[in-house]
Amino acid sequence: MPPDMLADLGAISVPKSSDVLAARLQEQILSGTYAPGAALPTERELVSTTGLGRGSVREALRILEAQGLVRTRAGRYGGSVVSKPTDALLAGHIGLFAKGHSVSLRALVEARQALEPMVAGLAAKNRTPDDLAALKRISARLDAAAVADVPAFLLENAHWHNALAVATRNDLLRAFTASISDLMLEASKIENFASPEVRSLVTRAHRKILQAIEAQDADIARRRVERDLQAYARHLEAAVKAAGRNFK
Amino acid sequence: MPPDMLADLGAISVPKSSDVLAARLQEQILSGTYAPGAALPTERELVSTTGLGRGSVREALRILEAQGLVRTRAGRYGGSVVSKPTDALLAGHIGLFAKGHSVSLRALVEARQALEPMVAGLAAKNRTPDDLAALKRISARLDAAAVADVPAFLLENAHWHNALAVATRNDLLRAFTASISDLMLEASKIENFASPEVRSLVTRAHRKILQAIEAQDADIARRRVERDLQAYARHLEAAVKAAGRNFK
DNA sequence: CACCTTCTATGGTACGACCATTGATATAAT
DNA sequence: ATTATATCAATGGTCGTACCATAGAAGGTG
Repeated sequence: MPPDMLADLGAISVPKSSDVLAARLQEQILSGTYAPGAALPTERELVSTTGLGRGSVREALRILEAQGLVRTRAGRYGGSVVSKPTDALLAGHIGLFAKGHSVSLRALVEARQALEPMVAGLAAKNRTPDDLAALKRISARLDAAAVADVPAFLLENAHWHNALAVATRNDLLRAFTASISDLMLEASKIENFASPEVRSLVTRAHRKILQAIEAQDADIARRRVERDLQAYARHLEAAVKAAGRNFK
Repeated sequence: MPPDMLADLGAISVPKSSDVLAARLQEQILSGTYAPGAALPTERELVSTTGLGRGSVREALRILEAQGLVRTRAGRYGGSVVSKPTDALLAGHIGLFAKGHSVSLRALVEARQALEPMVAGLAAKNRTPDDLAALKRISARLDAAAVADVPAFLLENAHWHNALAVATRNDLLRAFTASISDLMLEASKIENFASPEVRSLVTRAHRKILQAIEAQDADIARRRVERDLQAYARHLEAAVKAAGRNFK
């Protein structure tokens, strides 16, 4: 072997063919070559156009599927169709991140405290009559469950926060809110906060906020949420510490 | 075929074996059966223990890889190792969501307005000396680039926001902030806001905020960020509209 | 017209073979 | 003894083939 004739090369990485194909397809999807709803080439077509094996092609499609960029159906006239990542998928990824990093209940509450005042303000500003009706419907169920049905209460509470976020017309805030609702709902099943006291505090707070949303008063909505969340955070911290657990 | 002897069954979905395996492995990872850093069984072991084909096993691993739960290396003593999803991975997923839903610049700014006051407050409260040093270092580079090097300015600006979020010690807020920084950086390359006027506004704002962070005054930090972001949003909207583009 | 059967392109899955990678280990050179 | 080099072997990476399962369309049947 000719020895020292080598140029000073850096480390060379050899990417997997499935990653390369996934990246190329992703690029084409994002650039509009394949619009949402459009069908990707069939697996066998991709095999012949790329020269890769079918296994590699399928692995690339699994990656795109995990990213929410395609949905695949079997059967004739099936195939991979371009789609937009759903809120639920993103919430799943955020949930995995949070669990992987052992995100604390405190951190969750902080994130909610950051997001929700703005969410409430935008909801007050941008809500439609339908948004308002949905919020009222959920509030009714929330109130009904507050007395005795704690699981239902927690679930409806999550729905309430999500419905508020829907009214913002801000997809990003909506998705972030959904993620936090999921995580807090899950945490609440383990930690058992939501004492009767907290439940009545929450229902009263939601009632007041709903009034501001109905009146489309963004400023009041924002301030109310800010105050209520601070009170909520205090109650929560006390409850968790009383239970001997770590609020961290 | 015997006709009406059938019970009233709902729709039956037949999940893909790769999805089932991915879900099972994910569950085991989250439950701690495989801790971060631990090695998953080899592909061939998974084949023999699950009875699936190697292709299906590999597709499951690609899914887990896309979720950031494993990293796979080739070669002897290689294999799949459990890992925690990185900020960059989550930012990528959030970016795909945002692009897929055509999230507007306005929505991005709203999200930043929601997050950053809380981020600044927490950063003031929780910052370490190292955090402060990092922020000062970035501020210096930001100021230097503000005069003439717009790309560098935009990049350092993103770094600044991220460094602030690091100081919060809140992994979720940090990841959210990183995502928004990415998206705004990308948008700024297309939209060309960041006029000289905006650049000097930003550097001055950051200087004042940095003072509050150094003084560990959460309240002032929060309020300064709130005000500065409102001013920034106004400038941005004006600039974009002046360029004849849609701020939505 | 409504119902049913058939057809067939497509994804789902398995098996086998071989290549590429990579770190440990053994060997050789100094 | 140390360093450099060569070898080894388990593991992921890739391809090819074959066959099954699915699900709409098309056509036939009453």
